[in-house]
Amino acid sequence: MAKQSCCYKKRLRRGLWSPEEDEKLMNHIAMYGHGCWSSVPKLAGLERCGKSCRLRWINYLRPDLKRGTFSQEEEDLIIHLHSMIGNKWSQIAAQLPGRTDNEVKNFWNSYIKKKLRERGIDPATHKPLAEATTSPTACRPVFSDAELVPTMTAALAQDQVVKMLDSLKMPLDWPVGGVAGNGVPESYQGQCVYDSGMVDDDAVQFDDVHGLSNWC
DNA sequence: AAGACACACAACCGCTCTCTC
DNA sequence: CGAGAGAGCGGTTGTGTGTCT
Repeated sequence: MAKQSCCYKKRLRRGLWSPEEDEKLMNHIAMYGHGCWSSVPKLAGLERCGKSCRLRWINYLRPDLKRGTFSQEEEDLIIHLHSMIGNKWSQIAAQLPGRTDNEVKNFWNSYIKKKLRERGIDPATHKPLAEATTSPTACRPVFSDAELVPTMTAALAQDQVVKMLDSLKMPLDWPVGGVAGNGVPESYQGQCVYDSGMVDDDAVQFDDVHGLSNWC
């Protein structure tokens, strides 16, 4: 039997939020801040779990949310960051002011994935589809938490990362272990950006496709 | 006009991480 | 140091709406 959620156990409301609920949550946070999320629903007079309130606030009610369609620049940045760090939606969203991880994730799954496939690029690997399907080691983001395949020169990886970080207002969260003087985490020193397929020529090809020449 | 289908987005679920005791 | 609670994250599902037949 499937494990039931906290909302189910506590017989709390689920599903779409009503305007009244939104108002209660907004008023409460405007007056007191969210503090401990688990106590928010009780204090705000909502029959929701704290988790649900947090999600609603972060993804929909926050006043600094941009909303609306993604610009070409945002789209390019998402694609580029995804090629570097993979499905780290919260970190990607952190580079896009006013956007949430959920929004970025949905945009990726519903739009960018399809667009890349139409262009013959595997959205998981950012490589040509034919190559991605024939190479079992091809499906790797640059900085996956698990393992990295060092087949490209470290110099290119460092150069790209340093340029990216220079371009971004907010630095990415590097893994535990510290960052060396060149801006690359110590644990990634000498690692590559892509495996054997993504060398200079391919990088140019990728940029041409996505209009990202300014990044590399 | 109505049913089928596709798409976009909101919300939930389950897991991991972090902090506190 | 281990247990428990809370917060955060990524994957998945559900729902509303637009489009096509």
